[in-house]
Amino acid sequence: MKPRHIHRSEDCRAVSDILQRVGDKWTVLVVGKLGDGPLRFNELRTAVGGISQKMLTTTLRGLERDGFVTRTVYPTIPPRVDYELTELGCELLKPVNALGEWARSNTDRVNAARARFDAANLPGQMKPVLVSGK
Amino acid sequence: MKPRHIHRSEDCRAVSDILQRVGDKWTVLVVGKLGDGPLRFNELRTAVGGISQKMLTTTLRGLERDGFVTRTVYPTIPPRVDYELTELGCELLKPVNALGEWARSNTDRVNAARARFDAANLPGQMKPVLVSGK
DNA sequence: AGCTCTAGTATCCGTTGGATACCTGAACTA
DNA sequence: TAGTTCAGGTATCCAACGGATACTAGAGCT
Repeated sequence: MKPRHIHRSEDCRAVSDILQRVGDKWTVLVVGKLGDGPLRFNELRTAVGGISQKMLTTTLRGLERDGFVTRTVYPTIPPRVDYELTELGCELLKPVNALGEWARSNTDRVNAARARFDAANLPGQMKPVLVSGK
Repeated sequence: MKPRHIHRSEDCRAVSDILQRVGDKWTVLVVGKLGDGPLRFNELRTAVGGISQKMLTTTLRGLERDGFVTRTVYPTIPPRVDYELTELGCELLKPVNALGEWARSNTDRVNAARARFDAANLPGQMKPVLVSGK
């Protein structure tokens, strides 16, 4: 077994690391909304739709920590907080959108594959233990 | 039902859906290793490194279900199972690698941002709740 | 006095990730 | 004859995490 490409494991880890940040349930949606311009907390909340306060807070904190968004607090009453993509965040948006484009054009194939798989593995059906795939 | 306003939110969901599949802790690593050619279960296990049997099984089942890898069982004793990327899997690899490339070239910036953020929010430090000069 | 607004925290709980132990069935070993 | 090894899993258990709900602050409005 000889590798055809040289893969540095640390690079793969870095990729995995970024993907874990970007790949959670809400991050892309939030970043996508922020791609149109800065938004306040609750604007973002309704724009994304279906996200809880806690998860939006968590997601935004993570993005802020990684330098993808800035958080600006206006000490008014009631308080006002604006979130905006940094340049790093905008740059991240490009490859993410590329992946998004791929996802958009291949959802059908993935769904078809899932349907096929689920049909082949009906719940409660006897599964042959050792069967050669031909 | 909202038949008229498609408004890309559904697309965002599709993107999020794919990213959740791709963005978990192990999927990219596994797909990356398989990008070099088919591998057996334990070859994959040692190639990835640090993954438990259960998680490798789970990951591979998911990838198989979505049509990204094929699973071929040879009914020998002891059994032999080969995993190989499908064409769909190979195509997925492209945008993922693009994102990986981005990740590789921006890890430093992200790490710097994290360090900055963590330094600003030292654990146990008093955080001003609403403070701003203006 | 009570309710509203904003941007959160605190709490609880079900789902998930991951380590460990166990299973198959033939062949090799003691 | 019993025990051990091989590969590729499953079963089980527990900790960590995601997410829904409830609660907080402080000023203004009714």
